[in-house]
Amino acid sequence: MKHNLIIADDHKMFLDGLLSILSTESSYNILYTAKHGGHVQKYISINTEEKIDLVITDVTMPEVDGITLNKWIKDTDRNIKTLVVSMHNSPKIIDNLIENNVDGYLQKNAQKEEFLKAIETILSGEKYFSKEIKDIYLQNKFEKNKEKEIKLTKREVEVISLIAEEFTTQEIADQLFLSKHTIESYRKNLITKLNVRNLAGLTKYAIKKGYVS
Amino acid sequence: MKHNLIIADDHKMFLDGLLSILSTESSYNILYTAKHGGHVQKYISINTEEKIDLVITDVTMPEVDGITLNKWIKDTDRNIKTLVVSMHNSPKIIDNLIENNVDGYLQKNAQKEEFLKAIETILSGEKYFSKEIKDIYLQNKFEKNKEKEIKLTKREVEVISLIAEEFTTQEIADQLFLSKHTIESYRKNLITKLNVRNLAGLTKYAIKKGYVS
DNA sequence: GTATTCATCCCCGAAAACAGGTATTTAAAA
DNA sequence: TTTTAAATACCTGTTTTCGGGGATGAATAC
Repeated sequence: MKHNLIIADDHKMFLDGLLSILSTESSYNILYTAKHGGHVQKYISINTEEKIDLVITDVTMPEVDGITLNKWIKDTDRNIKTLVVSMHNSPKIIDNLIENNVDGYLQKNAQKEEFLKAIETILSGEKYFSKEIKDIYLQNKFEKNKEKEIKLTKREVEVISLIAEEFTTQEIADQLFLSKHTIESYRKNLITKLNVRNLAGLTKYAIKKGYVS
Repeated sequence: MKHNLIIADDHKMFLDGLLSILSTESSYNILYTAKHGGHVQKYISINTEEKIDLVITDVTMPEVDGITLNKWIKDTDRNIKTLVVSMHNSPKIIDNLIENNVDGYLQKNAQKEEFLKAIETILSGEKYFSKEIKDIYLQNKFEKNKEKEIKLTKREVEVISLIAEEFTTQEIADQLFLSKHTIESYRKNLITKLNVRNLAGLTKYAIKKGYVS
């Protein structure tokens, strides 16, 4: 059974190249080609006859770009697969696409074989991302996680250190010349912030971080 | 100024040897030699004229041995130095002597030079122990410390582990099917036993021991 | 066979911790 | 310049910990 494809790209050269690659494969039927995402949206909207299997789209396009298009498609009809093709590979774009359930991502400099493999893989129901893209995505994720890492303020570090050194709230207050209420606030915030239950949890955190030994 | 010495040893051969070593040194004046500690005690007791600087004594002697003599001297007159000379080097004896403030300890197989050095060192106010003796003493101390190492019972380990895992007394009681009073007792005992102040201290101990991570 | 250790349970009162807010000032960042 | 983050302080409850006791049976050690 033939698969129906749509291609969106404002660069004629690339579009032609892609068409020529696909023309060698008898199982792909190019339903429609567009110069920007808006045309694809319109086409999908009015089309009720044919089942659309896959939309291959560039990222940078006038009016409606590939990122917007991908999201729109996934919001509109989950059954339509999307393969994004781009010259650039900004982590932000990749992240956005993956968040919005894109089915594949390829760099424009990919070889014919990779294009065909990607399309085939996606049509079979799996996702396809080149190794570089996977690496970029993961690297980005790690960095984001790092950012999400709980950061304690100076005072908080000071307080948690003293807590782990077995001082009571009152004692810590005296040492730091602060109100005991203040230290209570810090303790409470630390417990919330570090997602622990009590002194034991705070102490473990302090040790892990090397604030005490 | 000459130093006044007393020597106590029931082995005539050793006594003679020691005397001959000391005779080459003009600064030592042998006040008295004895076959056992009792004689020395008596001599020191009745002597009020001369200042006694050092008592060199064997360990194994009839009636009053060197250990007893050393303690007696140190209890009687702190200004009299003591140098114990022995064939054996039992950790117990060394420990006892050092606890009772002996000023030096030598093995009988020591060389002439070491004898002289030991006496000189002691008379200058410092202590003198040969390397072997120091090692024996320290080794013994380490072992004793090891014995003193706090040992937790199975149950205590179980409880401290759960405490460090941030469970409350009630929760631990439920988990172990024990009364909360029991867990309270364990917590209290642990705090006393481990010489800490609170949960933070218990947690640190548990981590150090690897009961939790 | 008696002393010690272990495991268990109980009581009490004071102190501290925990949970849930709110509020002000200052400094930095967007 | 408005927003955000940090440091500070306070209030009201409830729960938990802490420190001081004592007690009992069972097992272990001396």
